[in-house]
Amino acid sequence: MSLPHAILTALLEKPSSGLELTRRFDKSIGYFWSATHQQIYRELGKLEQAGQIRALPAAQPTRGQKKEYEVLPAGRAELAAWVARPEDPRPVRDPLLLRLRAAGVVGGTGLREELERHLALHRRQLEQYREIEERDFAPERTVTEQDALRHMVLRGGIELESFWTKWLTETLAALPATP
Amino acid sequence: MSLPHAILTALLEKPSSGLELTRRFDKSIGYFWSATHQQIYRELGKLEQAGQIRALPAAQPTRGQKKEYEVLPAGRAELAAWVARPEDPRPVRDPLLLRLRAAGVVGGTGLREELERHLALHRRQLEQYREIEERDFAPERTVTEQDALRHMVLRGGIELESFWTKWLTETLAALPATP
DNA sequence: TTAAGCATGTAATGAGTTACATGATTAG
DNA sequence: CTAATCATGTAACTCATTACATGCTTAA
Repeated sequence: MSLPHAILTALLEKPSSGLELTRRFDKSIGYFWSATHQQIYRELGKLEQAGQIRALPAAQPTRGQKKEYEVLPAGRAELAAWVARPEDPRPVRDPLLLRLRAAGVVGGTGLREELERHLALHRRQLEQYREIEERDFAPERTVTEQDALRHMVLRGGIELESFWTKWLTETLAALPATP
Repeated sequence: MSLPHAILTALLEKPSSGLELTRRFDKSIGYFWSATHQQIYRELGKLEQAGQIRALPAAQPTRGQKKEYEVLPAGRAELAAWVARPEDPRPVRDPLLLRLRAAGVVGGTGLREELERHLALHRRQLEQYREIEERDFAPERTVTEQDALRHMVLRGGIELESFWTKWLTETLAALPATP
């Protein structure tokens, strides 16, 4: 769906090997798109076949040897076309909300602990995003339009985590003592 | 992953046929879990085979004839076990955030219109949730624990839509005039 | 009696996850 | 020279989406 476009974006920001991409998807890219290394290698193969990216000539293809990719004009064109294409927001599909609703009909033993665990996870994530924001997006350092866009994407991550911590806090407060 | 549990929850709240379930997934259930009718029929078949649900004896199985399902004890047990099982939050995978980041490298023609379109969609959804909240969860009407849980799930939907409208508004404000 | 739409389903494809396999490089 | 780890990949499976097929019911 959008994995190839995530990879094209990442490679345009900086040509990389499969493993480097994996690392970047675990870190900065991960706050708007996640992917495993298996997905990434598979997709790199497809994109190369489609003529949208190519391996840099330097290191050549034996297994186990690093292979750097860069985006070709066709890849850039495809990405630009995708950015311009309207696409509706995905319907929600959240297991935790579902579990809460299920707890309403079968009882929620241990649910409080689980909510607290999630709260801790989201708080930690929020902290990390805030650190990135302070480090990389101080007011005087955000100059180009690209900076502004990347900042707004990070704001998305921050506000999404804020939503979760807020909702989890309220829900814990509304939950009866030890259900 | 959680589709069978969504169906079990829905059927416990009210025994239904495949089409009725589809309707319910389009409406109230949709704010925490979405599913198409094809998914639902396939999963109903699996759940019946696994002995977790059964078709009510009344109407019998010819194609095109309504078939009502109810949950069996094994199904209720499976759902209770799933509710108690810890499960980490899913990593984020949002196409709109990705598109914004991509716009940073290939330019974002028409992006403003798309953001405004999404903003309108999320605002409308938020309105609908607020109406449901006023109608079904007035303070004096929320009495049982199940009511409280269902209300918190709806609050999740409301706050999630609030997040989107807030973030989209901020992003539109931060976006240069006509990129 | 035929067309509309209600209701259930199949098939094909694509996207994502889990488990495993294999070669290259480097530190001890 | 061998174990750890870096790096790239395959295979099998599950879940989701899209398109299509089939039978029943009812109202013009």
